Amino acid sequence: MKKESEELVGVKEIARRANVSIATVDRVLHDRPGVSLKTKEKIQQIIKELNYQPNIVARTLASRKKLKFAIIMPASSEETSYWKAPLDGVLQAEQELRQYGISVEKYLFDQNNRKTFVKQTAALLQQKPDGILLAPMFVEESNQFMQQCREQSIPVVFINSDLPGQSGLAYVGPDLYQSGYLSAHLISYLVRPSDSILMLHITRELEMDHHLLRKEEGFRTYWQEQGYTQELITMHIGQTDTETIRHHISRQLKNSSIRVLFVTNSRVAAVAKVLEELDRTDLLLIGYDFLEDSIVYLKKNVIDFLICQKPQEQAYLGMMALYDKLVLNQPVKSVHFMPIDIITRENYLFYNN
Amino acid sequence: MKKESEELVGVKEIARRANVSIATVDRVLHDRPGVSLKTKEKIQQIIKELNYQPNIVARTLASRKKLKFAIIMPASSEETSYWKAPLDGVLQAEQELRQYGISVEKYLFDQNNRKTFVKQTAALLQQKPDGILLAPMFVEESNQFMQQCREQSIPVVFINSDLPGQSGLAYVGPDLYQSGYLSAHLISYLVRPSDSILMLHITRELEMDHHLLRKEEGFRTYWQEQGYTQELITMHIGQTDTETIRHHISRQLKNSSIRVLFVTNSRVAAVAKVLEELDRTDLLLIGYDFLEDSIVYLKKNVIDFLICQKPQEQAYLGMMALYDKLVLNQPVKSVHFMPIDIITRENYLFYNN
DNA sequence: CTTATATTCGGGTACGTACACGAAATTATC
DNA sequence: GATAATTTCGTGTACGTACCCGAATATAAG
Repeated sequence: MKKESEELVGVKEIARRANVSIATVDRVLHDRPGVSLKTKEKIQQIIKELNYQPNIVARTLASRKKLKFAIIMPASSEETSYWKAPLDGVLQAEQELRQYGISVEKYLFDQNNRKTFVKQTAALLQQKPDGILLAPMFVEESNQFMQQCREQSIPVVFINSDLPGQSGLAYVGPDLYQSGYLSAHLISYLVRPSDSILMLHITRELEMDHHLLRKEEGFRTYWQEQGYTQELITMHIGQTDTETIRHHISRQLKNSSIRVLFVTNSRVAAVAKVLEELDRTDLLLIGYDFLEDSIVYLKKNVIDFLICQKPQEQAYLGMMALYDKLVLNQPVKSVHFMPIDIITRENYLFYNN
Repeated sequence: MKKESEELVGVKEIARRANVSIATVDRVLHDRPGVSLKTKEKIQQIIKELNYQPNIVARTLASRKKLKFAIIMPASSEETSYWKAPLDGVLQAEQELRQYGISVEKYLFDQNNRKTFVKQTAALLQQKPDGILLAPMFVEESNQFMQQCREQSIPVVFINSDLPGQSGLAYVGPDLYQSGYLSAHLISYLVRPSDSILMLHITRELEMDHHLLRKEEGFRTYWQEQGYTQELITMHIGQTDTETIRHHISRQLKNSSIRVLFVTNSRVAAVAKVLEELDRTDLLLIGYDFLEDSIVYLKKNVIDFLICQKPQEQAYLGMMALYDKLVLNQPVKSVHFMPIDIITRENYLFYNN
């Protein structure tokens, strides 16, 4: 039962009704000093009555402040091109935000080298950005970085994975636990009682990425809840080259009951390659992320399912969250879980990463 | 290798360089008369050199023209609340576009009554809208409507399903064929060689919605391509009440080899209800759309998968396509297929319709 | 060459908000 | 009660573009 006749009113109308100038109204709107309590309350009253909505277009045009955003995330690498998508999201946001006087500085680091992260954060902070988009890969270092951001009261948005115990402005990314849980459900349709499942964490980071573990946790929980009895073999491969992967996998596959391989990140492409070489494409393979390499194997039926969570959109939405907060002064959802998408040979063409 | 130093230039700078006033530049920009060929070419040259991008914010603020959009789609009904989502998308777009001086008129019809459609289109055209969003349920009537729109040169965007042989400004919706194809793929994982599959079209429209048939086509194509031999039973139920559905289904289920039910639209909720009553929740049930009713059965494991294609976003994007075309003068993708989402008990919480 | 008519252009204001600057009103100080 | 200090407020300009109106220039008609 909203009022339909909400004609768009502006500060001028408010000023007229309050018998003051628009400048005074403006001061009240922005909570700036120089207004007596009495007139302030009167104006606030009128603003509420009229349900005044500032004209964002005019506001943007008149506002001179130029904001600076900074992003820090891993660089796309040989090992995985996953991070190309988030960067694209950032670029898209940059494109749109330019008109609004916002510039974006990009800091990329090597996700296999914590030092590069520390170095880049230092460089970043020197620029004194007004808002930061962060992919917190290294827990310890990120915590320290967050500490500094808090001191300088710069809002930070996380993407891709959360930082346990830290509260930034917002988190935009997957619910990792549920993601693993879903995988288990999917796989439950594919296995027979006598089959075994091989779960693979393939990453160079010694302190295995916490988000891989969260996925495993979700997976195992589902499996237990359902009371399934199939064997569940977990394995961590600390090298990402094909050689090492082949070595480990072929050894495991001597266990002939293994029928499903579940790779907890984008390295599924490497596993697919190995399976093809071993001529074991009969096995079911499930993994993460929409990468070109993986799509090739998806088409060839080597990979059966890819689970994906719109990495580009994560970054884009993260940037927009900063914009909403810093420019529009709007409240921002502190957690924005991305949908859990299941990609197959049939629908990948229509997936926008 | 783009130029980084693209400082934002405006008409003022162009005017200065061309030794003319900004009014003249404006005339060239909008291709208005009153400029000699010589100066026109000079200005166009400079515009190109500077890679001038008009400031959309300022343009919007200064532009007085008020556009009127109109939408026409089925009303959300007792039978299915599917159309609530697209309407929400429209409302969201309306909310955002208000600031830009765009109003939205809504015309809803009864999807079981073609006459209401005709009536509403007539009312719509009297308002002489500048752009139209159309869900073309009735092929014949929609074609006639399109004819009138063409005569009045009003751009039309389709959502939800395309209109064969008609070319509007754009189509935003699912690739129905692929959608059926994917379902078949999904189901292929779930059936044993001796199982049968029951495909159900449940709709009151006599000339069965063409998009249901497109889905069936995709499904059958996959099944043939793969050389599967399972029995595929297709059935059209012309009444949507539980009673009728139960009657037909229980009769079919005497065929004890049926193990999978595939419902080609949102009436899957009704089927789920029937299966529960019949105590046949052991059967696998797959259907369409993210409706509350269906989610209930998804949670209860009666429905196993829902295929969904972001109906809200379809409408939202459709509206924005009109905006891009009519306000920003930007080219619009003529076909925008939505991703094909697979919803399960595990990921439905994170699905935004 | 003068006057009339078309053509080509520039000045100026408006869109709704932000903010600098200074004026007016109020309060404090002696 | 006069002056200073402080508080409170209004005027005016700017943001970049759209477009009205009238002025200047060019072309046509006599």
